[in-house]
Amino acid sequence: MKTNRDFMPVYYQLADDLKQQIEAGELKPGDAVPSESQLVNDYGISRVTVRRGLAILLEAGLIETIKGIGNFVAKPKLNQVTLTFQENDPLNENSFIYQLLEVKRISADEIIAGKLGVGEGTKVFLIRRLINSDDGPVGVDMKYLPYIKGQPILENEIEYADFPAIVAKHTNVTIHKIEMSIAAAPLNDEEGELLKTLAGHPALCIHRAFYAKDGRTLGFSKTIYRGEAFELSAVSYPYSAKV
Amino acid sequence: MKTNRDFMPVYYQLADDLKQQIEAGELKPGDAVPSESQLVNDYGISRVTVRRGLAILLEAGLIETIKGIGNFVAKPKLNQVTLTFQENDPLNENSFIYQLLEVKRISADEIIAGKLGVGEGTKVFLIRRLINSDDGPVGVDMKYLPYIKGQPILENEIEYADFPAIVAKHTNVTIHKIEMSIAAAPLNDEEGELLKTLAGHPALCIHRAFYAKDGRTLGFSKTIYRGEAFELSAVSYPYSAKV
DNA sequence: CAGTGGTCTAGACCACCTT
DNA sequence: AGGTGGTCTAGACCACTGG
Repeated sequence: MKTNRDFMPVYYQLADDLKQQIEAGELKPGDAVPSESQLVNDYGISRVTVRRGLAILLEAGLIETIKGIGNFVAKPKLNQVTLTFQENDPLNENSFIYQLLEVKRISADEIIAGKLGVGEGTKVFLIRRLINSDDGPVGVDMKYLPYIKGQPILENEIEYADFPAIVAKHTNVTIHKIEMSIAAAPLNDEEGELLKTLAGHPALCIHRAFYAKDGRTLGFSKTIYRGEAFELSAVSYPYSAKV
Repeated sequence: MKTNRDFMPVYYQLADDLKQQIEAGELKPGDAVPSESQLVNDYGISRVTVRRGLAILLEAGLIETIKGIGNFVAKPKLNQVTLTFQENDPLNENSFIYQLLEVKRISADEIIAGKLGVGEGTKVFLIRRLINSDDGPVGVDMKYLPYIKGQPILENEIEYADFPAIVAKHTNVTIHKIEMSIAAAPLNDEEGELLKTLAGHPALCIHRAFYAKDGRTLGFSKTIYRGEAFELSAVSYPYSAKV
């Protein structure tokens, strides 16, 4: 219609058509999207291809699927953007150097226990690392893991694996859900000292929590960066056909 | 093997297998993943199913595809997480109230011109809004749009549409790419005054830029939140089989 | 029961890359 | 030419939902 649609894959054209209808208001939130078999007939294409097109919309959050019933236009999520974070690449390749400060078993205080969903006083692992750039310390990273007997954490893992991988290996369970929050907060005294900055200095504070399918918390981490030394950046291509 | 794999779809099992091999180091970054036809033979499943499994890994960023050559294990992107932002939407529960401060046509200074990819002095739109919660101002939002003749910005749009929607309507072009950065920075004097806080106070600073397929900048925005008043939160389900 | 989406198959043709 | 991934088809069976 407007873009060179004839050079798009069929499944993409279908996705684009439906997207246009949704954005034009012809299909409103809550409305049923034509059923797969209907689209097969309408477009004269196979069901596999129809499903591929719908998968794009599903992933983009434009529609929602209810098994045995149909696909429906989703309520518009303002500013919903799916992004791929590229934490860690200020200079692309040679990113930060992580310096292990300590790995120890501690008794969970109230906050930690709450976050990990264990009783207060339960033994948990704490891994603390300093994050350095060539110009000095830029951040502090604290990771908490439930202590599991017979599954010690190896320094090797800590050095070379990222947190999701450590969590997965340590608990032998698949990560089902990740929650993340990002906020700006002043550095406290200890953090200021570690980062050679004054307390109160603006810092980027990132929390992450990993959950298993049954809801158990598998681990969580708190990472703090000196404000001027680090930024999260992300890129998204809202309509790249990944499928 | 470890989890109840027999109840998983075949394509998911394949993805999980390969993921395990990658995380165990049996397949290292840069290594070729077995070809699709190889996997068809190895697993005794159809190519469609193989491709579906690979699509999961592709989307998760674990592998990369080169047409005509093969799939390869991607370089580990530390802490790469794909998440769906639930930035606050108006009209939804405990969200913020946006107070329009001004809409005006300004001459782009060097920075603005650079960001928008227009000449210095070019006329651009500036939309400035104050973001309020029940407890007072929490943030300031500035949006810049190239000025296009005959496409005035309606207050209606500004009030009710989100930025991607405004951009899309204003420019009549599809948004192809979104860049976003998140950092912590001190409030400057003007921001401090608007937010009834002292300059230097930690603030969350979010930049977003929207691009068309041809590389033109369609708009960009800068949003600043008082650190203690706002946090970005995100949830992701790494292995939801969206495909 | 009929309709829906979820999974899977066994082919096919194409464009691309290497040898 | 032979291998690779990209697209697409025409079936099939299943689990789920509704009337």
